[in-house]
Amino acid sequence: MPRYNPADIEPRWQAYWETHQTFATADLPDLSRGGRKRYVLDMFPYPSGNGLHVGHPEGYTATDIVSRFYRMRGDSVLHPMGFDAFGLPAEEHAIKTGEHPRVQTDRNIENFTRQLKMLGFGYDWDRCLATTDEAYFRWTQAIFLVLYDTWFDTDKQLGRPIDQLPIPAEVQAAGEAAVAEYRDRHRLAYQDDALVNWCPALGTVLANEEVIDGLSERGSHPVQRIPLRQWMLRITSYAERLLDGLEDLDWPAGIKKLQRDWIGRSSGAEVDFFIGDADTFEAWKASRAARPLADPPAEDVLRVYTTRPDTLFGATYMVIAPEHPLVERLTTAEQAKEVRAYREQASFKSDRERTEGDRAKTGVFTGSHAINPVHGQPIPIWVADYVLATYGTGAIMAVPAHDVRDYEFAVAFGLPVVPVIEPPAEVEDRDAVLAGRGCFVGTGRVIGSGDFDGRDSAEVKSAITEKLAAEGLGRQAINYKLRDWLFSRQRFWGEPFPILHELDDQGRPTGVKRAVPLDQLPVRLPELADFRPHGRPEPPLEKAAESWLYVTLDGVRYKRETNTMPQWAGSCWYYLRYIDPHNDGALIDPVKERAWMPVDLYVGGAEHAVLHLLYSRFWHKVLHDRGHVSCPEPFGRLINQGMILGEVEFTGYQNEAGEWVSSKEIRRDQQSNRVDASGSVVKAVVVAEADVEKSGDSFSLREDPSIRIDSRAHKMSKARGNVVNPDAVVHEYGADSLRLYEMFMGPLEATKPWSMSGVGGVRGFLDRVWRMIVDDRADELRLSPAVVDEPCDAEQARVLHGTIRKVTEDTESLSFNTAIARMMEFTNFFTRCDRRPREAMEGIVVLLAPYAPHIAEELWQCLSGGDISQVGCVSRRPWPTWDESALVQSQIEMPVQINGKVRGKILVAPDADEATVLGAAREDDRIAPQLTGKTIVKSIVVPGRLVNLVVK
RNA sequence: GCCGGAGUGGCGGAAUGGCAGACGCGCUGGAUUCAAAAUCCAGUAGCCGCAAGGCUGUGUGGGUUCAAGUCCCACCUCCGGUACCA
Repeated sequence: MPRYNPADIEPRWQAYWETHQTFATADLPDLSRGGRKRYVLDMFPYPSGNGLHVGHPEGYTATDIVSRFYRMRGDSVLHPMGFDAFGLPAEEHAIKTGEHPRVQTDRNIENFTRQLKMLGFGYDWDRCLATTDEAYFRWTQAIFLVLYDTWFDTDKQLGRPIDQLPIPAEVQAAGEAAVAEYRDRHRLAYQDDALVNWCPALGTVLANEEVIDGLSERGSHPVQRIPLRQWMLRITSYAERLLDGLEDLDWPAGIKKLQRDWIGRSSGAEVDFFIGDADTFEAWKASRAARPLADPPAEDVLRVYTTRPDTLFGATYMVIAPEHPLVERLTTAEQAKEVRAYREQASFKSDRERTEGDRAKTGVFTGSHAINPVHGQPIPIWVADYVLATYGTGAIMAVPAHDVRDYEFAVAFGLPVVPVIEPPAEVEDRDAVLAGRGCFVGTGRVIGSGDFDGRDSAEVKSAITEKLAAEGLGRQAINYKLRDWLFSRQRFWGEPFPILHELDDQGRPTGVKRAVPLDQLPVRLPELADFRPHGRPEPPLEKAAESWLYVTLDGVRYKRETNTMPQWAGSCWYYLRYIDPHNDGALIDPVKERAWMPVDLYVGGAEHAVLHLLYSRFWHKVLHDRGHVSCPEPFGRLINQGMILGEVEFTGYQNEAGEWVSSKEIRRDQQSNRVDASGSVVKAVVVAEADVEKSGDSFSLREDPSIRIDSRAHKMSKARGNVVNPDAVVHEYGADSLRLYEMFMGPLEATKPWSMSGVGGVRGFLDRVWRMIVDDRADELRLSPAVVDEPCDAEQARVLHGTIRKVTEDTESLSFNTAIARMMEFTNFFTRCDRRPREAMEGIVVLLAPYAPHIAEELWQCLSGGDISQVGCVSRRPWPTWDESALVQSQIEMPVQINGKVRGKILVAPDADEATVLGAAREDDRIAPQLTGKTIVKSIVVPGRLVNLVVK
């Protein structure tokens, strides 16, 4: 009884594709048959110990369908897969169990590979890579050395070799060491003392992005900020290019906006406030006249950055960040104790504490004053943690009348509020603002600003900036929220830096650094007996054997860099390596690079919207500047697949007495517990679907409709126990059903809840397709007697060609759900036919092949009489084309509306002219009576669509 | 707060400004069966009606249009992200 049995079919065809190298891709695209190259890429997974999640195959199935589709259309498709295999979980596992991270990583990769193959994805497995492969990270290290060897020429907006960096004469004169130090300060990869997020529990420093609400992203441990010598990548130099490059990318508008906001370009002015003796202000001012601003600022000024130079007259005080270098100098003796205490408190405060709660403003007065350059009046300088040391100049001029934060601070500390912008008449608290008792952040007419009064603030912005520039007191300036990329981690399981630190005779570092020569890469990880962090902000590689730590090169002794790179490093360039995965001589062959790049379609989760995509774009631009790649941007088109949630759950709430509480009354208290109206904590109870009924636009308890029940699908999580395992789905329904269901759920980009009965639904469809073609009552696999060698009749041809067209168009536009719906309609139609022409059956099997490839291969073989050695497997068939003439109908039904409501239907030729259609409409049995005694005011005929008669 | 996205049957969803609810799930009825499963057929937005048919319906309120789920204005709810960037 050959019923559809995926457990038998699927492994068989997977083995066939593997032995026949069905999806192997040639080194270079073959464009001889008129196709084009297509590089279709998935965001590669981190191979976690949990195996694949049903979220993974969503994007993977989409790209697999696209790849198979374009391959059948004659294009050259590159569709690879790999693993982002460095990362914290493997190391945490190693710390717990003592098992080497590589052992666990390899095991997980093996499991992921098994699962991916089980789903029938047509990857070219010969190109598979893992970021942990020595042959791969050798080139990650090489790219780091490219960054190390590059400086950014701001004028040319170009990364250039470090030996082309112009050396100022005075540096040149100071000798070789000064020159080396000068170069080091300009490299794209440089070391700096940075305030870093030190997480004692993880024993490592984290990037800003890995800290959420002051807690570590992994494990939610508290994070402190301490200064540490770190490797940084100068991504800020590329801010402008990263911003400009977004323009031409075919990415979702939301993602582009996220990147723009992350880069956070703002323009305004830098202004120097005099902090010397007030009596000497005029003399100081005269001395500055017409000279450009000094870099770094002179000793006697406090420099601020502002985007609102038009409000300069309203600056009534200044604030510097607690970490600002001038704090000590500006603090007077009387204030010293208070300031010291405040700074200390601020440095111990985690980010969480700084941002938690209502964020009431705190700060202390330094005792000093600065002189507002526009009117010469002294204003007090405060220290407050609402000003960030890392943005702008770390100091601000505070304009409480026109900045909410400054206003809150001024109110808290009784500082004056002086309005200098008149809010437009429609602004509600206009009078309060003008009286110095309110805050208005918009623009308007300038007041209280001397010569600038009466002009519009936009105009005054540039006027004041120009005036200050002319006086040598300010200049136009641009700032970015984007910070340089903290690139080192105090971890074992990452790429070692290919950097050596020179040692003197006593074994002390001289400060001179040297790149490991290219031919000595990769720098491998040392063998360690134990992976536990020692709880100091010092990398585990410090524990490596001396034979690894110390190197002698050209007679000089060096110590290796012991930091490792962050997980992002390997994922920054993997898309390049797939193109030339086995190249020993270069990271990529430029000929192959030019042939395949850029990526034509990149599919992955929105959680990588900013970091991975920004970091890769940055590396790509550096590689582009240094001649390693030809295109300016790596990813042409980007799609974010939506999240897949767990099955919909109904949740009710019960109080301590076990009585139901309507979800309408549930609130969150300050500890974010769910509480009822009286404030006592309630517990969430899962309610079975059968005990729930719809009432109005919500659900309620069947036994007591006054109790409202929440209905919601939640994010899949181990804790909630709603994770769907792809292995189980394949076991029960088959890989083709899983693939089809993932695509049938809804649009690729939408967030969608999982539904196991929906998987059963698409399985039912595949069963129907099977029975439409196969004789399921026979003992061996053979065609259903209904499949006949005769041509389609007109209606069958219309269904067949209409389906070819719809599936083709929908696959091109990634509307997989509607393509599947159309194949279901085809199947419903032909199942009802007792004569099913072979051409139609072959057609549906070919259309189905990208979506459900295993069953399609099996049915194709069956249609071919069991032997496909002559015709080839269906994955290699050409994609069918539709015959437009088969779609033409001799008569079509057209709705007739009277005043916009459908009142009848007429049958007309599809190309009937307006007069004919109108005539038929007016004479229609249903319509004619409704027209008597009325006048037709207007007739609208939309050819082929409808008729609308407007009557009175 | 701010920034995105989304609100359409019991559920997932479909619909170049042109017949709202394709397709699937679920449900109801029927056929088949000793029975069940499986399968096949029919029905399935709500209300009124024996029926023919009518009325109301795409989060809410307005507007544009011969015609609005779709366009415009105001608002509500949910989901996701984000947090003092001067």
